[in-house]
Amino acid sequence: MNHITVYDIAKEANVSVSTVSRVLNDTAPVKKSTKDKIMQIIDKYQFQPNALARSLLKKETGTIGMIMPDITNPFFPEVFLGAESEARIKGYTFFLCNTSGDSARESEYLSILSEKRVDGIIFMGGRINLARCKPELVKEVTDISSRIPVVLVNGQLPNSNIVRVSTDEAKGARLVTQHLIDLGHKDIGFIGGVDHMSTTIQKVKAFKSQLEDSGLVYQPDWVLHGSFSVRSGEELMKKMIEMKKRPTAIFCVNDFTAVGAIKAVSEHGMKIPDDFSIVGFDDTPLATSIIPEMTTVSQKSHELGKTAVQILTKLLNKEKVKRLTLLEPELMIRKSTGRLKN
Amino acid sequence: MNHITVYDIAKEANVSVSTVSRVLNDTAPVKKSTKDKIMQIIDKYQFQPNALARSLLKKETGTIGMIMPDITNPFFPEVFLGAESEARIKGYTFFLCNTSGDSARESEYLSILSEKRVDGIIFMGGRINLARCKPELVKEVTDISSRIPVVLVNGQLPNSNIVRVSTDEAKGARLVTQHLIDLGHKDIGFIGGVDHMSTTIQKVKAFKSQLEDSGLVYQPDWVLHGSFSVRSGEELMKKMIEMKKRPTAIFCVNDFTAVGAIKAVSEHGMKIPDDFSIVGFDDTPLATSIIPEMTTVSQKSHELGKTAVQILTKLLNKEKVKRLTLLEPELMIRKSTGRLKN
DNA sequence: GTGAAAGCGCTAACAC
DNA sequence: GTGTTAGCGCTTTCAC
Repeated sequence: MNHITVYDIAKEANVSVSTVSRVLNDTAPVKKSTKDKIMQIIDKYQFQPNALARSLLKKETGTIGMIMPDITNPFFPEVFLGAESEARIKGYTFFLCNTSGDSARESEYLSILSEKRVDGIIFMGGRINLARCKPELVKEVTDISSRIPVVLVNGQLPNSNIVRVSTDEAKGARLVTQHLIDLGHKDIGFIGGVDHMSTTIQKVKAFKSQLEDSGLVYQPDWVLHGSFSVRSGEELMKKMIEMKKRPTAIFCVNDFTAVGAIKAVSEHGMKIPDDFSIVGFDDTPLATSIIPEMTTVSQKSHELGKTAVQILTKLLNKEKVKRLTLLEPELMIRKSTGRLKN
Repeated sequence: MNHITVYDIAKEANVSVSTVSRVLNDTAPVKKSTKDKIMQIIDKYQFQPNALARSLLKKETGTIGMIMPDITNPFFPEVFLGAESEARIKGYTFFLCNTSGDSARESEYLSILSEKRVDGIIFMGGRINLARCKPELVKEVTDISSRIPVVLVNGQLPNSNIVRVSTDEAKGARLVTQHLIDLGHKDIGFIGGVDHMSTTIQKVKAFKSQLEDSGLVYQPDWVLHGSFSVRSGEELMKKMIEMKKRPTAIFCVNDFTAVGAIKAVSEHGMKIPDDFSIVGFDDTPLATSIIPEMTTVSQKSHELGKTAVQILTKLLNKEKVKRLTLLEPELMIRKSTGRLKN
């Protein structure tokens, strides 16, 4: 039941532990014959060196902590996948911390990750998307980032110079808005999200400015907030449908809410894109799973994760990195948007 | 940049490290005044004890390794969520290992988890769902399970007595089949999955026996395998539609393939459930996100994860546990199935 | 090419 | 109540 150690191996091979360590790490030449003997004993006992002991000494653990708000939202698993593909070849393993966006839980995990001496932290969601984040919460992260490299994904912390990687969400929002305008829509609404979160605010702001740049009016009544869930999209869309004067196209904060919106439209016996054009955001697998396939904005989720890890490893090698790496979003035009019918 | 240690704290407080350790762990009474002084210094430096050193000594790390085949399939994040909710209160953090069902990657992660001395391993997918798993691959897991508690979720390993927790997939498949029969369907097909994986085989087997128990014929031509993806469901369903004599109801291996099937039907301009009844499996959030909302089988994903952790902690406490814990599946009847029209 | 010994940061006897 | 000390299992000088 108990693990064996380098001492056990050394003893059986009649060598010292340092020699065992040398063959384990190939850190100095060892005579072929002794090396073979040691190898064979290692093999015999399926010896696995204790990574804790090694890490204690080397001050690196080969682990990365990833903090995410909602593993249930397909966007985040996609980011994870991208991150993992890059991290695995570099020898890192992930602690996955799901926070539900709850800052208490974030704090808890931050502290655990720090105690476990992860080599780096990738932070998504929660406090880094708050329009105004409490100074204590900011300080918590900046404190930790003075000891452990932290990369913020799609978010930021005021008055901090923590490294960030983001997709240009404002750009994505402009792409969406212009696409709808190009299709002839003049009455465009926005649904979903939370009005104190940056992911929502940024989009609405870009949406408004793009509208006004085209000489269209931004209609605050047509901007409905709730949350990021399918249910919320469904409810908000119902409200939209029941308005006496209503928009002909809807920009949804994410794919989840867009799915909800599409459901609502269909439940009202109307057709997409004939009666409404609907656009999502994130290009999760969901977007191509439904009918009609959804026009949405790719956030390059995979690349986002991959880039975060690349930046993290640069940080670990004390290389210079940009304060902010911005990825280009891409509009994926599919079947949920169409030319305005008169 | 460098972490401080108990020695630094002890020095500044003019006490010994043991006293610091005592207040840290509340493991023996310490005079109020010294305790306060130490606490204050800990606070001042935001001291975080090094979990590696502690774990090295205590032989427990407070970590669990979770191996899953596809984080992108919503079923697995749901299991994770259930597991995490239970593990978090017990003080465990997760290493998340995504394998793509690739056994080489499983081996790699198994070895990493072992080196990192996780307290337990939850294993899903890959080799534990193979109809015939190579003996080396089995041995790898049984070897590890002699040192670290392992729980298999929805799978098994031949000739091993590793603890398992599963939903009764055969029962779920019978529920589905009977539901379709009750609706008057006599011509029922099955799509998706892989014919050398237990999750598929079990379902088909139960499907067949339930059919025959009702005096209906099992039509091998109407059992089409491929994979577990939306795309696969779509392609297989197309084939099904193009058959000259085709079934009126389809049992899909999981929600993903069911979504694909629904897409295919709709692309052919047909209606669900009027032209086809479609049933999924897993009851992922996807099932209620699409139109029509999908009839499917709940695998109690959340409970599955939670139970796995409960069993793991029992194992860690040397408590007795059942070799196999079976959860009852539940048929979720929604809008994608309907009475057969003549 | 190999061994002895120190030390990573912590906890837990064992003294006092 | 508190200090001293011996490890946990590994890597890494520094000798030889």
